[in-house]
Amino acid sequence: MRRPTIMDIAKAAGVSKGAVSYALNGRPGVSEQTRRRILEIASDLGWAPSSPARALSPGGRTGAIGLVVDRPAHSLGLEPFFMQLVSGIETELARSNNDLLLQVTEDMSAEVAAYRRWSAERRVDGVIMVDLRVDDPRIRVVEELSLPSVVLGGPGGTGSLPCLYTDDSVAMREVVHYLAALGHRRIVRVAGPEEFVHTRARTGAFLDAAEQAGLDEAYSVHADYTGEAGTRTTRRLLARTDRPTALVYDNDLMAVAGLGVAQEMGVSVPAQLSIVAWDDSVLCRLVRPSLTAIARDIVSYGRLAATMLGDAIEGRPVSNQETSRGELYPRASTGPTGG
Amino acid sequence: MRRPTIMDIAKAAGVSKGAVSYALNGRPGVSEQTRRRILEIASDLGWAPSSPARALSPGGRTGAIGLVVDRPAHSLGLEPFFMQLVSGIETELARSNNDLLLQVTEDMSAEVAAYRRWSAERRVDGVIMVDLRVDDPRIRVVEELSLPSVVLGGPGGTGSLPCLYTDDSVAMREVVHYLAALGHRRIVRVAGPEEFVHTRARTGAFLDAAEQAGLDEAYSVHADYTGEAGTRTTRRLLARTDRPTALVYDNDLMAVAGLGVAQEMGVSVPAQLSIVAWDDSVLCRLVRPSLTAIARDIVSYGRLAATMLGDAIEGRPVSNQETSRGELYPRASTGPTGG
DNA sequence: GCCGTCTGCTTAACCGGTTCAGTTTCTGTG
DNA sequence: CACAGAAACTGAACCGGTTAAGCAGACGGC
Repeated sequence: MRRPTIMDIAKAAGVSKGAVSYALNGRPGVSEQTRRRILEIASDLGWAPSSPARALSPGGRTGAIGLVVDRPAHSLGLEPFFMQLVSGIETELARSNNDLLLQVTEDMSAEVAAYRRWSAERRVDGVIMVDLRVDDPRIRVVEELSLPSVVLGGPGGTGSLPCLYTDDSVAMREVVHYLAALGHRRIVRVAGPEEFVHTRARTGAFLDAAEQAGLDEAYSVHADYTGEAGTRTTRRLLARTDRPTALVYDNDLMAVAGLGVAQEMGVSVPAQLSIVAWDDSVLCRLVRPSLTAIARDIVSYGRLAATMLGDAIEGRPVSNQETSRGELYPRASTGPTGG
Repeated sequence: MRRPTIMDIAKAAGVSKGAVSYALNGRPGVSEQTRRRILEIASDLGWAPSSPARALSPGGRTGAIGLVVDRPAHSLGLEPFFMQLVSGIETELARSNNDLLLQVTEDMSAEVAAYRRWSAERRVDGVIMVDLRVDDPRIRVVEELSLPSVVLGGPGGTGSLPCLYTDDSVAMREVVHYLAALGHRRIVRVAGPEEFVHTRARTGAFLDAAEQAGLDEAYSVHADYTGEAGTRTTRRLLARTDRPTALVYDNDLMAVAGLGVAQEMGVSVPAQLSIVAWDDSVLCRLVRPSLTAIARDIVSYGRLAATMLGDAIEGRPVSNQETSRGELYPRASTGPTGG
């Protein structure tokens, strides 16, 4: 019960394997009648193309793309972001029988090594890069490897690589004005790592919005997305004499950690402190008080990234794209300043 | 600047490509001197084996394994379990330059389809199956495909497939006796889906432990691991006149949801209600009160699964294995009954 | 000095597809 | 009816590895 090959189909149909190949790939070179017969035999035999064989042919594709997630493993599972992204990527891949190779690394050198290996061993047709950094060394590497790719982040700083980005400034303005309208003046943002491009963009947008709203006590402090960092940073901020009355977190995990610290320190939310989480998730809805959050359609984000990468792999021109913007979902963690 | 092949190495070394293959794979057939020369040339040229070519050779391996995660995408991101598992699997795979194909599906028929496709297209050398069910149809399929595999779950019900399982009964006894010692008598367990084998095993262990501790009001209710289910179930339980004084949840997400419901209903934790989460995670440590939890070493679990699968792929005999058992980490969510 | 064996290498087939260059057959046209 | 041109199909090369079989030369034993 060997797996059937096109040679088996060819024998059964009484034609050459070349003809079978044409028939199965919908190319000219066989009559409509023969094509139907071949397709039927193929389906009867339960034939499926061997992906290694396909990939080996000159100009062949592996039918797989790679995604490296470079975050400490223990913090990662908690961020719905990645799984939603993966889920979106896969809905797109599924349409063309493509697969996703996932690698979780602990640092960027391991990430770069993964790209090099994937390229050298011809394991993927392209990659999706996340968490674009300032002067990101991965860009050069991937360019040099001429590995088709799509960068999530930017625009700018992605060299010749196409990117998919979100303009966070509108949502940021919405958040700041919303909090200002509730009477908050000392708003502090607990940001992600400073080296991420999107962190910087948000920081700029935050300052602009604050200035526009006439707030002169707004600033950002950097943390690393982990719950631990959220805890530490929040504790420090709440211990200040000029304690902020509102905190805006760059991810849901730090926001939940911050909420925990507030409760532990006896700072009541939202009476004495308002909390906003940037990416929304089930988490934000489960904790009490539920967290006001900025929600984005991450699944679509992943789907679009996969589509763009597919185009890049096929050699079609790919231009930078902006995704849908985030929207504010007010919940129980925000309210007027209690004075 | 084509990627170098063994033919390029052969030319540079003045030998045949067969000799190069022997040299690179550490097989006999070339002198030590020639081998060194070939290895050096290979490294100078930056050669790496083409995985499609390797896979295509008779008896060749693709160097990839598959993992399907079959849960609703929106709940999934929150369970640290999977990412930790993936992380563990990958540390093992990295040692042999193997890769992981990940697929997220919404139902089991899609999962089965993934195995069939992977096998037919020769995309993976084997798969790791999670969430073993009672009379699991995947077992038959994977057996029929003669796809090397390791089942996470059992023992029992895995047909001819090797499995890796946890004996939860010890930890369950620990939890129940701990709660009983705190004075709890109405302990209810919010379990995972009834069709999962490990859910049933835990249910049995829970009943045994309860009986042993002399509790006759202990029982399990089933939910589906999502936060929504945790919310609904907890709300129903806390609305009863004979309200439980302690709840044991089968995952961290439902436990956090349960905590939220308690707070919303004015049931104070742990004074009026104690909460235990089965899998520990950052989440349990972040919420207030922090959640008492059963922690397992999931990363090792994944690593061991990958090792076993590697053995199965190489054709070495693989026997069922038990992983390290969970341990109870008491935190702020459990305390004596308030009466 | 002849034979057998071992070492170190070459040659060629093979894996399962794709594709290009021919060859045969069919069709239409002047 | 000859002939061009297209349609339908064949044969073989190719992708980049692995591996069985074969073969030349060295070496040792008797």
